[in-house]
Amino acid sequence: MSSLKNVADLAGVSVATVSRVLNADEVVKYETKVKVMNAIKALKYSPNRVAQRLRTTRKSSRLIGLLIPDIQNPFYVDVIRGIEVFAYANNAAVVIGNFSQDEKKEKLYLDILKSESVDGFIVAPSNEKDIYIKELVKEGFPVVCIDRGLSDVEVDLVKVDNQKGAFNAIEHLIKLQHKRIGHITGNQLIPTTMERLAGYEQALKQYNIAIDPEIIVSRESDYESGAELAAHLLDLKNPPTAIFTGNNLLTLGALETINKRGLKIPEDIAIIGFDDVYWANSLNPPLTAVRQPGFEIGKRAMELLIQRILSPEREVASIIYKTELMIRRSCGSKEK
Amino acid sequence: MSSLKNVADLAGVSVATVSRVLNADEVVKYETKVKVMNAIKALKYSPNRVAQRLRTTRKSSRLIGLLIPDIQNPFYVDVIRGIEVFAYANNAAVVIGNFSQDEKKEKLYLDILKSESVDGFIVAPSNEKDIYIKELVKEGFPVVCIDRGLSDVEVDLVKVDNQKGAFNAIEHLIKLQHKRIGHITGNQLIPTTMERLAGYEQALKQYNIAIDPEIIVSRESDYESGAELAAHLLDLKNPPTAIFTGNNLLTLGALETINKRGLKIPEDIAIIGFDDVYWANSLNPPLTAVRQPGFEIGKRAMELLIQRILSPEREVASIIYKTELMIRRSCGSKEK
DNA sequence: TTTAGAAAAGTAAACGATTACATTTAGCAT
DNA sequence: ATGCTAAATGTAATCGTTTACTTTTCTAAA
Repeated sequence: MSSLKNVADLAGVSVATVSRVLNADEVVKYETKVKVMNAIKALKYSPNRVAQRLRTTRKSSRLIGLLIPDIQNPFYVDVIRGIEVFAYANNAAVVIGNFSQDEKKEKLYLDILKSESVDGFIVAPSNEKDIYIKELVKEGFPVVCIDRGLSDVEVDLVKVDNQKGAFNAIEHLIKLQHKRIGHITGNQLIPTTMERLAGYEQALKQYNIAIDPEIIVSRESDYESGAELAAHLLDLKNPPTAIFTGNNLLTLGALETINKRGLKIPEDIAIIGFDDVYWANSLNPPLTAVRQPGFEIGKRAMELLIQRILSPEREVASIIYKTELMIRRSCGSKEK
Repeated sequence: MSSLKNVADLAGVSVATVSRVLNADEVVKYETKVKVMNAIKALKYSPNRVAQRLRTTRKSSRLIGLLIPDIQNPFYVDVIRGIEVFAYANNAAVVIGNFSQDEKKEKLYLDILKSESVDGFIVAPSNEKDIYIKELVKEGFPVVCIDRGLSDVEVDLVKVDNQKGAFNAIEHLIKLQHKRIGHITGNQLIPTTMERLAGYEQALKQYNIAIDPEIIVSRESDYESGAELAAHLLDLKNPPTAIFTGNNLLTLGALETINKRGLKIPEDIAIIGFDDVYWANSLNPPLTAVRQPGFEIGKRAMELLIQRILSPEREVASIIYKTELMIRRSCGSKEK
């Protein structure tokens, strides 16, 4: 790999001059510029980003650190795609840390990202009081949070109105005459879990349906929990007629259990999930779900981050996207 | 962020000494070591990886470049998880490039990764003659290929026996009495596509079933193609009784079409997919599929890469994993 | 022909680490 | 005390950029 020095030598100028033409500094005479450009081409020179990053603390947006809880969750891969597309357009690279809701892992990745001098962070905090992320923000690093906010700290945030989304889902079920609606919620430490639960309860209250703690079940936010909790719900003396699952992993898990028992959706049990997937129509019956615009969230987060890097003083923004209820066939239809 | 210099000043020693204790150089006297350690702790010092990377071309494995064709494909997210777990254990970070089968994007990411001085690359070449990757290998960068190899070039490779996997799938169908088996294949430029097609044809030949080009359809390796090509197959005067889909995106697409038409699986149409997903049992009926061990592939690739970085001269390895036929319910059962 | 002043180019320090080489210190025999 | 050797530590170059500051070159007015 050739360096500035090589180019300078070949072109017969100093490194400073080469650097100037690279950075489009107008003071360079046309002819020297041409000489330099030729040398660059001849040597296939391309600047070393490591050296650049070491040298300049200057505001750039070349390397972005991404910290997400679970890459197996299709929602996050949508988010990643959104980030990635925007990063690509900006000639930025993204370093990814998948911390699996594991604090130690989260901390390690954070340290690595810091010491890689990333220009900014996009993170989904493990919970509202996530001290590592709070610290990060306080230390003045450019940070934008996705999916989950941080209490007592001013930080850019891009997420969805979880409570409203859940409310809409339950309302939909209620309008379909369901009166006994179970809820499989995820890890209660995760803010989104609680917001969705709040939406669930709000809807029941509003429609005068008693909240029965027996049919609100919770464990982790993963596939296995979905499967096991669905079994638990179905085993109840008085099982629900519909289940609202708190995220797509839980939904998929619940679906496995329902299939295994040969239950008919929606006749035997209706199901509505938080989080849509692009292959919801491949499910049989197609899944009714609360769609979060993952791609847009990622894209927007990246936009905010770049802004933040460029102007650290701008006021914090809080972008709340609306969810969309994707009505398909897993809850029955009006004819019911 | 504090630097070596800061630590040195606080401890009252030179930067060299600090560096020595950090790198566990035994020549440092015990007492100075203690002083230095205290200073490190006091300042919460942690070395700047950017400076380290700039300084040493030394064999390390701290930053890995990953280039994959499609992050929406669950197979690759398994691979990423495998890589990531191993990377975490080795204190390495991974920079990810998702090139979406787009050559320009691939090239840009490659350039970025190079100029970020990553210690090595894990890539899924866009095709067998991928000149960019070939060049990369020839320039002497540590590279390991996953999923797809490279012609005329010595390079580490971790993949699966695609032909055998496809063969097994078709054989399974044949034993279930299917005689007219369609194949939805993906982008014909991708080597895996061709290998799977070869396995399909091999099985038919071996069981003396004529190959009918009419029921071998191809477009891209994505969801939409799966949906449209399935429709095409189903619209034939003499449609197949079973469909073999070339990857999980195609499978999911085909499933959408089958559902939409209200066809029963496997009675009306059987389906077997290449690539398993962890939620195969959430599909109704559960999908019979050829499982690639994505996680293991990623993990193994990372292992090989670290080896390669440490000893660039070791012989190239070619790891071919076996696929596993996950028999579930989408092809019918023996009772049929 | 001078020479002021602008334009163009060059020099060298800095970013934060590693490391070859140089220097200081300590220990010990004479 | 002196010298010698080994142990401990320090000095400074280096990686590839950027950039403040300095120097050289050019233009054109006096």
